[in-house]
Amino acid sequence: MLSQTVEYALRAVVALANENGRPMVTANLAKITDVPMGYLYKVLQQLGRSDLVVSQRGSKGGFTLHKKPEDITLLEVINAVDPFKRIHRCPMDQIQEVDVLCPLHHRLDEAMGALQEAFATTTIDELLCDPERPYPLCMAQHDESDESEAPEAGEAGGAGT
Amino acid sequence: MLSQTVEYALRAVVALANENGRPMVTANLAKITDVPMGYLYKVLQQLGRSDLVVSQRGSKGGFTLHKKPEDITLLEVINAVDPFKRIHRCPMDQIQEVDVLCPLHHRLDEAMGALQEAFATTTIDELLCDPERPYPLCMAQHDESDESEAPEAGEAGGAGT
DNA sequence: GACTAATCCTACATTCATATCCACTTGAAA
DNA sequence: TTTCAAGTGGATATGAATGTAGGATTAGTC
Repeated sequence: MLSQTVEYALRAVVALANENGRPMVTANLAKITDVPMGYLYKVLQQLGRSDLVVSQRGSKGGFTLHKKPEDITLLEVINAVDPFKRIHRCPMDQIQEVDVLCPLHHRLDEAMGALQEAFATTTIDELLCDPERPYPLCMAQHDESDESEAPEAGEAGGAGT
Repeated sequence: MLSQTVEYALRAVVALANENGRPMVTANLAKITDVPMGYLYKVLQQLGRSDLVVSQRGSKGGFTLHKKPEDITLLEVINAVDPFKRIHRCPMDQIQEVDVLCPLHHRLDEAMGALQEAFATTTIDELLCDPERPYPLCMAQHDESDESEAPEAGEAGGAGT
């Protein structure tokens, strides 16, 4: 139903939201989200074009969420990579009446509208922590130990931006 | 969102429902629904495998709805050609916990569930006549003159000669 | 300031599913 | 027997998803 690209984009955004503003390199993000790295790039670039993420090149670079998780809706992420389409006119209508749909397409669009609304009213931060559910992306315990050499020392805790 | 095939299948079923049990040949159905004829065949065959339509070969043959319009839901038609998929487990969950989804996929599935429900509670006969809407498939005035034997036998527009 | 390593960026090739087209076969009715 | 129309299989586009390889930019170091 939702495209694979949408699924990937949502995973990426949720994973980035978990990082609290720290940049994350694509390789790491690909591992966490289980998305093919080459493709993840393209998804991230699309997210960038919609200002949902920003990228930083070079050493210590990576991708960062550009808005607060509570300010990003599912619909925004979906629209960034695979715009949600409503039915504005019956595809068989020769007369191009825009406002009045035939019964079939009216009903379909009604359902799509409800779906769109559900996506528009859910924000990313609602998906981060839920005591009754597993970790955000089922990333139960992604051991951070593979950064064997020089992890950022103590400066990761700053609450202020 | 919905595949082209689903769109075609719904058009075909609605068009057939309008025929009140009269068989309709594919060529005619293709014209009314504006679906490529070769492809429409395959869609109709899929609908046949789900017992939504029956076919009759030879002269005076064609396709007929196999159930009453009020007994066919949108979901049935959708499932016949492109089964509606729910999310039963988080695609990234290694542990294969089936019942408990991560927050993201729980929310997505919730939305999908509502959509599925909308499709499951709408029947084809609800799409046939609505005084406030155009004709069922925007087939504004598809001339019914091909009712009997010779469609393009010279008489056009005028009453029976 | 230049070198180097890390990382994003770009472009093209490949695979895969969906949608479409076409030629031919099978079956039913006149 | 002829004609009509469904049935079947394969060929072809089209777009989405994926892989790969090299270029461009930045931070850190000498």
